[in-house]
Amino acid sequence: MPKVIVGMSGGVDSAVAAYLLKQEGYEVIGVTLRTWESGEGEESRCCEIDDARESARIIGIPFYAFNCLSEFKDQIVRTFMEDYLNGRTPNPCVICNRVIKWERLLYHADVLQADYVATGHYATVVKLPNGRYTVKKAEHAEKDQTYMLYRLTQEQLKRTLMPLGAYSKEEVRAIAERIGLSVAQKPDSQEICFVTDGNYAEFIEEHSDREIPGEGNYVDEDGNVLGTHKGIIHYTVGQRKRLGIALGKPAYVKKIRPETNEVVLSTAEDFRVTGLVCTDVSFMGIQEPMDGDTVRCLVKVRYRHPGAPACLTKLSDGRYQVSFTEPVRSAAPGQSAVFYDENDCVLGGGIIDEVIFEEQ
RNA sequence: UGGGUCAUCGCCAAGCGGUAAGGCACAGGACUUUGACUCCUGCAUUCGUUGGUUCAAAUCCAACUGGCCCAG
Repeated sequence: MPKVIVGMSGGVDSAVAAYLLKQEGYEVIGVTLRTWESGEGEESRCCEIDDARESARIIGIPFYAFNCLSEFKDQIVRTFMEDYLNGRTPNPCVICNRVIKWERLLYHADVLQADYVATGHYATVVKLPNGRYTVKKAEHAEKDQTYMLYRLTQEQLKRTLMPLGAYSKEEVRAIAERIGLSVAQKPDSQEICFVTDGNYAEFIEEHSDREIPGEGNYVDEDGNVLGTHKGIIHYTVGQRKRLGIALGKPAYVKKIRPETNEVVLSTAEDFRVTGLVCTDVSFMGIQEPMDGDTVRCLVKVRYRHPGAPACLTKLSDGRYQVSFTEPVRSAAPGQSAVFYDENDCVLGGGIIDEVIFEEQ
């Protein structure tokens, strides 16, 4: 009987995933990774060990909780704060999945002599005709989570099961209800798992040992001062709301300049992105292209983006350029661009390093 | 100090005698394993102040207060 370690977050999805695998005949072990210790009186969404343990008990599987507090703080939280202080907009989840979750789950799988690891992500692991493993979008596109998974390695994917790829959220909750899981109606997790009150800027102010840049100038493209901002960590490129400045037209953050503590605003009618330059590109469904090769694909620049047609080209410095057929909105340095083929399979993805705006 | 001009929501701004447009900002909500985007809803019983004319005024008149411009 194949043995599988299921990463249980404490939510309904991973609990149902564990249940489904057990029904399929796997020997299932539930594991929760404790990534962050919340402060007094706070409820941390990432470490809801009690809920996970309770779900495991109901399903009837062994359960273990493991600490990875120091790695998480060092590799995820610290770089998260550094990114904001450097004027970028990090996406900690995509890094965490690869370097914390799968890394640790596979480690524990080895220790426990398990064949696979599994999670409650809405996605499907597939092996392509070219022999490579990738993830395919969930059948119910509104819950698809492949965007968060593009950095997983071939070695990780080869041993990964994602049982929920064909299920809808409603079906998952119905199963949870039927088998009596107490988390059946628990709200979906959202926002950054280690920022429990949703205020990430305050989190950085409390947890970073670096000096937090304070108020500075809003400027336009020509350097004219337009007003005062609250500090660069409060902003992200493409942001429109909560700027606290009235320019008669909607204003967008076009650029963040940490060196001068300036936030550049644009009121262009069409604030559109025509291209990106990505670093840290990793490939999943295809091998890394040869120099000069162009890959046509669909690119998602944010979690809830339907994906836009684009060409992917390797640059001489090792980075990749994404050129959109039609301009897109709201891409920010530090966020991820994920490449898909026409069959909804992830080809790869990278971290956005530069955003190229439409000429005005 | 003369002459002119303007004073409408936090900002900009329609209105020109018939009972306060709109944009921006802001707030709330939806959406969401990141940040954002997007979408929905809300947002001046009141028009610098005080009087007057009128059935009726932000809209006309007068005075006052304040801002701006030109003279000096």
